[in-house]
Amino acid sequence: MAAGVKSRVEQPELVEKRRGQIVAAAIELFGRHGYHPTTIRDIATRANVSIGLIYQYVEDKEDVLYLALIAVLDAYKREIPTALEGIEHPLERFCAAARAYTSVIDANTQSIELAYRETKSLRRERRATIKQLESETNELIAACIRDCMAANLFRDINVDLMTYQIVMLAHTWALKSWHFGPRMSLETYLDDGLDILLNSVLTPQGKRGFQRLTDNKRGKGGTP
Amino acid sequence: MAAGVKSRVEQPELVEKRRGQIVAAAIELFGRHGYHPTTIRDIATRANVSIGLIYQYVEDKEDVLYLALIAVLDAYKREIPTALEGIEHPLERFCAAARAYTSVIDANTQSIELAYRETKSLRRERRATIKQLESETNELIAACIRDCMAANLFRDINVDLMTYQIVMLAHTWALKSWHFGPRMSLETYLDDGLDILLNSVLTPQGKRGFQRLTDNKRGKGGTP
DNA sequence: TCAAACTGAATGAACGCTCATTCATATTGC
DNA sequence: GCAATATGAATGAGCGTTCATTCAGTTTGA
Repeated sequence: MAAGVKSRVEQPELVEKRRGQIVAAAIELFGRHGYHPTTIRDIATRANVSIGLIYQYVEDKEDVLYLALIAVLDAYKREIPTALEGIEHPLERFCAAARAYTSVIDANTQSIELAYRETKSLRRERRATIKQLESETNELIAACIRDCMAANLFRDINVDLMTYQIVMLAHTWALKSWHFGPRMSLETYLDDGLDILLNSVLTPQGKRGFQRLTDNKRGKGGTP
Repeated sequence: MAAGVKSRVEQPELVEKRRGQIVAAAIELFGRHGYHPTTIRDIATRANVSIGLIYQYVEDKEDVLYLALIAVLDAYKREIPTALEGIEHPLERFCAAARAYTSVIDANTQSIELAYRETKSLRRERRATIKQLESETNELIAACIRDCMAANLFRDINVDLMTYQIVMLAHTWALKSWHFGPRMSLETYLDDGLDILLNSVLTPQGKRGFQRLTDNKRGKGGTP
């Protein structure tokens, strides 16, 4: 996770704690004002530490951005598998994954905006790591799609493209929140969005399965 | 278009010419390195003018960013109606609009990235103008969708969401070009993307129309 | 047990450098 | 010749980064 960011302080727990403070402050400030306009001073103040302390845990400002972006992407990679635990049916797993992904995005709108704005401010090698992380998260969703295809619930489609449709549906909620925020709830947004995407993809068998899912949800579980 | 950016130079043609030079250089440099790391010096050098000259046509650096973003968005608003000229059938118009929009994006990948990265660097009031412009462009696509619904080619769907699905399909081609670029052509990307989006939205009547469209295209026009 | 010695985390004033911006001067076009 | 344009050296505010110093806590030694 630290991924090659050097610290002058030895104690690992302390490093984790301090970097946690610094990164939390940085995400907040980078997210609100952007990377370049935010000063190390700002971060130090918000994190309740001194300027010098930051440089004990990090080599330069870019390190802070890198740690911030990694923290965000790691959250996604942790949340989705948790949301899928115990769910067996491929279609349910797919929907749960989409829902989990969108929830994390919704809870961290600023972070997603940050990622889109500032990933390019990293040096090439680190940008590659970030893209790698993004791909790994996407793979969690791609796997669900492949399972649905294997179970004949989805027709034969371009998995890569379908994955990104889901990913971008979620990202769009954050990127265009100024548009959708005042117009609809996250619930409606996701339901309508999945409706558009799924209807073209579900096999007849898949449609029956999906029907059952949404019915259960609407009826709050159980057949009367 | 100048939209409240003050110039010390009087002659309108000269202002347009000089600003054209400056903005073209700025789009290139902001797109490659970002707004903050690009210096006025860089822009002046690339535009083959002096530093001081820039300040004859613009009040500050933010003005340059604003003009750059407006130039980009204005291009979209001009291209789409041109692409739709003379096309009557609603489904054809919809596809032409999507195709035109994606083409402009493809030809200006950097500009779209710039818009996503730097719109927040503008002061609130100007950000609002940019959003307004984006909405106006989207409206061109939304109108096509509404026409398709009126002609019973699309089922009754959330127009707003469907519009953004198209818009984001196009944006994604630019935003995730590092992913899709090496994997498929723009043609394939758009065809597969539209396939996923349209299949859930077309009515039976619409499907027949769409079939005819793609057949014509594959057969390079005309029935033998 | 306690104080002397040591350790290394934490501090923030100071440094050097990078720009956005200005303005005195030069050039151009009429 | 004069007003409008163009130039780029000069300015100075603001920033990332450094480092001499402080100080809380730990170890040592008797």
